[in-house]
Amino acid sequence: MPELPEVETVRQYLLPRIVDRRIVTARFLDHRVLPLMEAAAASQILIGRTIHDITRRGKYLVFWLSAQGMIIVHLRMTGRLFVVDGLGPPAGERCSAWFQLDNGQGLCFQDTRRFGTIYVGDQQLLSEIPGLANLGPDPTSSKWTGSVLHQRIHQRRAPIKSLLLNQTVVAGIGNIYADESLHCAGIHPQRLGLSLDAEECDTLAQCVKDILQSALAYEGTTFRDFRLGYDQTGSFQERLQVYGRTGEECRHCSGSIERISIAGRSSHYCPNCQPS
DNA sequence: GAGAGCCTGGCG
DNA sequence: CGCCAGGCTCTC
Repeated sequence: MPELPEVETVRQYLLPRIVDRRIVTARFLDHRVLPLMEAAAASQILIGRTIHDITRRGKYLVFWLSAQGMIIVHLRMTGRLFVVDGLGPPAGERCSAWFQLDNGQGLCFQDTRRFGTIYVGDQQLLSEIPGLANLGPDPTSSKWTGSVLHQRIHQRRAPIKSLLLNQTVVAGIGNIYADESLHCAGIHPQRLGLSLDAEECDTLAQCVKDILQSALAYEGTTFRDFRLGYDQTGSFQERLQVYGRTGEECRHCSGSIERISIAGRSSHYCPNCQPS
């Protein structure tokens, strides 16, 4: 569900609410959320630690705790994190994990489809989680340029859409912002990586940067049941050019937005603005 | 590369 | 009822 702008919005929501708070207890109510560890062992590590900071790498949230402790969260498709008053999960909210804080509030991890994951340990986690250790450059950083993109895809036969979704190529892009970035750059999603020249890579890298930055400014994209924090929603959905607009008019050329499947993911594009 | 699988829920 | 879903991993 959440891509880089949504995960970053969640980080900015959480930070002032839990920084300097101490974890009193940690409860894992669904064992699937903790793939690498028993709930009791994870709780044991967390009890009594203070949350010093939250950072983000791609779509991962990294909680830095006292005494080298660390929690890493991946929301996958439907994960949510929110802080509420109480000494346990609120009635009516199915929390897969609950972190009781020392101010009478708690942090709930909620996840309808249960794909989300929480890792608990020390700073070794950063290199132990394969998906995290092998992430490509973050498009919000200075390491993301057209020449870096070109160098990473110029020998790849995969469609550019798949390469943008590949987190080892670039971190943080998902299905919505891959489609929006390709439309911005005027590049057909099925173009092979090796077919993009240096100039197209410059354009695409800049589009990725601009789209993500704009989406973050609008606090992400919200539809279906996604919420940032407890009940807040983003508004970038009003600015989507192609995603979810199958059959509608392209805002640039008045052509009709088409939808195809690439590597099992729906892909939306304007055949006129993005010729093959 | 493409497809299945992991899960649950909303929508037509 | 079937289809779809903002992610990722594993197999053919």
